[in-house]
Amino acid sequence: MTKGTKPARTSRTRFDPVVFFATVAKGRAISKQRPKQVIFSQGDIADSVFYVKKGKVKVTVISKQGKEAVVAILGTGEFIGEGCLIGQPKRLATATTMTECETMRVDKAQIQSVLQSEPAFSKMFITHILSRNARVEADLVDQLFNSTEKRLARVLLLLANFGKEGRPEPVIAKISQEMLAEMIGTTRSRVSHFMNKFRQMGFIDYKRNLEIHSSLLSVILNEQPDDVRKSK
Amino acid sequence: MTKGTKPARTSRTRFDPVVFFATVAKGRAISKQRPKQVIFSQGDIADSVFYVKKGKVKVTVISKQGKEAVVAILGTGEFIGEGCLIGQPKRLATATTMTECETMRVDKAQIQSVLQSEPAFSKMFITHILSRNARVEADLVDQLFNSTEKRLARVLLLLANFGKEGRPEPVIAKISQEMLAEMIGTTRSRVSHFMNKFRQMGFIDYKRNLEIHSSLLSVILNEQPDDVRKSK
DNA sequence: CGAAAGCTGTTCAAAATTGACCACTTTCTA
DNA sequence: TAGAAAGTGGTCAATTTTGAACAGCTTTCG
Repeated sequence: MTKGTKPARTSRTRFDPVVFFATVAKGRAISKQRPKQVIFSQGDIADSVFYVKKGKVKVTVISKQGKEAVVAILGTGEFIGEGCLIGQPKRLATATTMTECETMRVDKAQIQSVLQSEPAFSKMFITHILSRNARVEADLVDQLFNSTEKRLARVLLLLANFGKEGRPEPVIAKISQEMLAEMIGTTRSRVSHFMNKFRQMGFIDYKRNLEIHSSLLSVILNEQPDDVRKSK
Repeated sequence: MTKGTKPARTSRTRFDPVVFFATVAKGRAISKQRPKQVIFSQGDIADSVFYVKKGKVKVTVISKQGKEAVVAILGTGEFIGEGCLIGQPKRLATATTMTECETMRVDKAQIQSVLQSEPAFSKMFITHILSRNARVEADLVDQLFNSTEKRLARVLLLLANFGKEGRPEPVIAKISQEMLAEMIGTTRSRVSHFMNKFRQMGFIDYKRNLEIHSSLLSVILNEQPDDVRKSK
């Protein structure tokens, strides 16, 4: 991913915020974090945006009743906390690293001025937000129509990188059923139930590692006859 | 860069896309629609963005199983179909007018070039997408942790404009239980059930018109005796 | 006017989901 | 290193939600 040197000409050129911000004097700070560190917490003053240079970060919200929900999982090259740019005074969610991470904090004022003065950055930023938007909308639609079973199959496939460029990574880093439940908005017992079902049907495997087979796709694609195995 | 004339100075200045696009020669078209007209359909080629000059538009998605879900309801001053800007080749949703509307269609290429050349427009556009993002995220969170009853109360309050600047409009335009069900992802029988409950409790009224009282807020705000401090 | 189409209120069995509980494993610590 | 604490996975009864009726009202329109 090391940006070349002479590009930046073509309109399709990747614009690297790190390189760019590195040329700016103030209002930014790069730092490294270990897994499970909190980048910002729900309720904090929202006066900056973070850029994920490397790693995975989860964004969660805690309800008044104390339930937790995973709103998004962001990776390399994505922004977090953009809400502050439309005047949200406080963080509405908590951002926590899931892996080793390298993040860059940029002051709200700083990013605003760059958005103003740098069309290339502005363009990249718009692309990023629109993508994010599309993803959240997809999650919402998923939530509105699909059963818990399909939602679970979907996040598992997404975690395994199905649909992305590179060959899918069939083995997923350790992830608890608890967290899966938070991601799809259900209870852990429901997750346990379907994980078993998937395993019995040979769609996934897990003992030590979690392996996702492409056959899991059938859960999402297939409609009707659930064949034989009736659960419950 | 033929900016207006003297405005555009203050950073908070309202930027009016209609006025702006009016100065541009090609790639735009304004039209008026009556209620229930389709602006674009799921599956159409996505090569333009629409700006709602006036009226309300609903954005819906139809699943493979034929179920319909309302993803968003957009109003005056908002954009629809921005997905095309990140390369979505086809419309993922259907946009339908709910009231008399006036909309402006702008070619993808056109809007892209303006985004490039006009920082003021670009800024306004970013603000719009970020707001949209925040709203969809709020919907997702709502869906992830609230019960059907609370979700229904929430959309009713939103429809009544609670939370917006002006005094809320307690009377809501006719809206069927069917559509409410699609908005919160449940069945009509459930909506009917809760609407009755709300009515019996005096939170809403409806015979001819639907009136929302502020007391409905209690459905969302009240928890049980929350003396129970949940600790983690 | 009268038929047809749309809504809404209700009911009910079937299906999905929750919440609490038990068992087992890993991690921490006295 | 034993024991406690925390994290995980599986099970089940109780509860909630769905989906598919059906009947009573309005609205629409020929």
